[in-house]
Amino acid sequence: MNNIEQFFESKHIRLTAMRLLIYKFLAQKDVAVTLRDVENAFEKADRTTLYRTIKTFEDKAVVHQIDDGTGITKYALCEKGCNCDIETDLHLHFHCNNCNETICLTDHKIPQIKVPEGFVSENVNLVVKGVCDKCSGQ
Amino acid sequence: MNNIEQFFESKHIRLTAMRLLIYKFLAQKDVAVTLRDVENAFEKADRTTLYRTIKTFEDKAVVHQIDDGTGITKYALCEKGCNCDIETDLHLHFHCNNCNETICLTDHKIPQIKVPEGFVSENVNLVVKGVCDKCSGQ
DNA sequence: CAATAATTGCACTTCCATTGCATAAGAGAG
DNA sequence: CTCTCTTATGCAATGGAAGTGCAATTATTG
Ligand SMILES: [Mn+2]
Ligand SMILES: [Mn+2]
Ligand SMILES: [Zn+2]
Ligand SMILES: [Zn+2]
Repeated sequence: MNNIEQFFESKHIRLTAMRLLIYKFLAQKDVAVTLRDVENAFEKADRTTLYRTIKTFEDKAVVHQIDDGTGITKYALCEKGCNCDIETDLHLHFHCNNCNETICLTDHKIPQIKVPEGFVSENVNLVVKGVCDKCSGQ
Repeated sequence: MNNIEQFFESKHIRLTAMRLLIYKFLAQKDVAVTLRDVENAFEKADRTTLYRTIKTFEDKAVVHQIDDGTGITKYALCEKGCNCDIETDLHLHFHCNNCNETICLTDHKIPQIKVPEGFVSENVNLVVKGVCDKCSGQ
């Protein structure tokens, strides 16, 4: 019984071949991926299965969804010990206007945002757009 | 020649009946609207015309687009003297999880966000979700 | 008025997200 | 191990929003 199996068990997710493959795919990526990316990586598998696998991961707080403003939902693995299941992740996301990739800046927490009297802030989505390190570094 | 005509002229937008109606509709709203909202308000007009009118307004920096994470694009009139034409609006947006409405917090500017070495920040989208004043105030 | 340019309406397309249902695979009881 | 029941997977279809091509209408200009 290895690490990943234990991890799945702790998250109450049954281990299947498909899920393992998709998990490993996500784990190896350092940028957020679209469903399309996953499709391209697993052409033999059905779109719906991939979709529902990601949804399962999301429900169980294995991945979190990212809305970077491109109109296409992206996903990334949650940090170990994140609390995505109880609240939105507090880190910010960076979208590169050049390479069109989106990454989690997990150690850049979202600052406290002041809202007017009467408003209650429950969570915050913060996306910074610009040029990423790979693209800016020539 | 009244105010609105002058305003349209200053923005290099030709005045048409449709545009005037839509402008007035937006001006009277205090929340961001979807294309669907506009459609419902002008059932006799064609969807495409409404769509393109909004797009024209957007191009000419009369309205700005808001991505509040619901997946549906919303629009709101720009403040007088905003600089939406040269950069994204710097104010933050609030989305109410209760009434599902989104409003511009025009006098709440987005704070400076620090990004890691090598990253260049060009603009920022900041959406706060929670309960709005109308919904929280009982 | 005629000629030209911009706006509007209709039909159609594309793309992503989501669901219903049938089948296959897996877990558990006996 | 076998039967039963649950869950996962695959296929087909749907829904909704966004965007485009083109023809018809309306506005502008000379
Ligand atoms: Mn993230
Ligand atoms: Mn705004
Ligand atoms: Zn980049
Ligand atoms: Zn509200």
